[in-house]
Amino acid sequence: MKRAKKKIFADFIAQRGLKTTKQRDIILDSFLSSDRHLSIEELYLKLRAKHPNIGYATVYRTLKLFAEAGLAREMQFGDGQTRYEHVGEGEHHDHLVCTRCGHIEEFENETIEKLQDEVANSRGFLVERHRLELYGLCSGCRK
Amino acid sequence: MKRAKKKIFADFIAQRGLKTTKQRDIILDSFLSSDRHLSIEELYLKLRAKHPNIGYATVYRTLKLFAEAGLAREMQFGDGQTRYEHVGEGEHHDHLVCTRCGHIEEFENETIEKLQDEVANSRGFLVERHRLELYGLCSGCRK
DNA sequence: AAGTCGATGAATATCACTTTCATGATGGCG
DNA sequence: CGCCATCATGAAAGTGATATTCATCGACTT
Repeated sequence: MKRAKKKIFADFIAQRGLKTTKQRDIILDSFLSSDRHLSIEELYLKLRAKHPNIGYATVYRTLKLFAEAGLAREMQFGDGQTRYEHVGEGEHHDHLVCTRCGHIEEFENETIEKLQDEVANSRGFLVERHRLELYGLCSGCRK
Repeated sequence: MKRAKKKIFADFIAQRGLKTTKQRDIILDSFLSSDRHLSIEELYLKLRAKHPNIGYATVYRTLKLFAEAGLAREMQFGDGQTRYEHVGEGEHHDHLVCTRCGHIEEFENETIEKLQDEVANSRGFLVERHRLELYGLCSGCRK
């Protein structure tokens, strides 16, 4: 699966006439083996540990590229940082966000999705995407 | 209702030992007779038309004050600006956001709320608040 | 191997707030 | 009514995160 995503990115790069670089390889590797909701800063710091000469701007630009390639999605959880979430094939999910420890869980609910479409239809809206986040305390922090 | 909200704010001001000022009166008036999802910038520009000497910082601080007083709520719709939404008594609603014209509509759906709680419970989460936004084209922009 | 054009990193710019600071008002008190 | 301790205001400066610039570097075609 990691292999498949690398292929997707390689194809994207080729198709756009862009170039393969050491940095892009390293960043993609690191991204693919990371937490599913990483901020630019977090990924940058993680990378710096092993590759002290990778610049913040490169991480920033590469993450944007991942989003364009369909490998990642930009998300905001209200902590002032944009986070990049991994994107699988056609998959969608919503989030549970712990307001105490910052932990983020994912969930899916077919029924909720259906109801959303109903609401939109009744208003003449054509929904392209949605976001649903539940903020509160995770099981660990409730103690 | 506008009268009631002014009363709420007056009480809030008094209770905190703050002061009534011309600016606060003007800003509250303008806020109450505005679109329900105004950004600081938008309200500031609207105000400048009639009151050229009101500063951005004052609008900013006053809006924060409205939020503390329970008259407004800060919201993010992904356009990079914080918007202040009017808050009624204990009311809650979600949003339909048009990605083309920026139009924002509100809706409520009891069943969706219930399903959200079920999902959270099954994960051991205690939900404090949530956000649900449907992004797409409004009826006007679909043509 | 050489040239062309995208990629990189450091530095700088932007953007939307957020805070500071000198000056102006408000409202409790005598 | 006038004082004056405090809070409020507006202009300007500060922040934090993101976005862009620019000189230089490195891929990939020929």
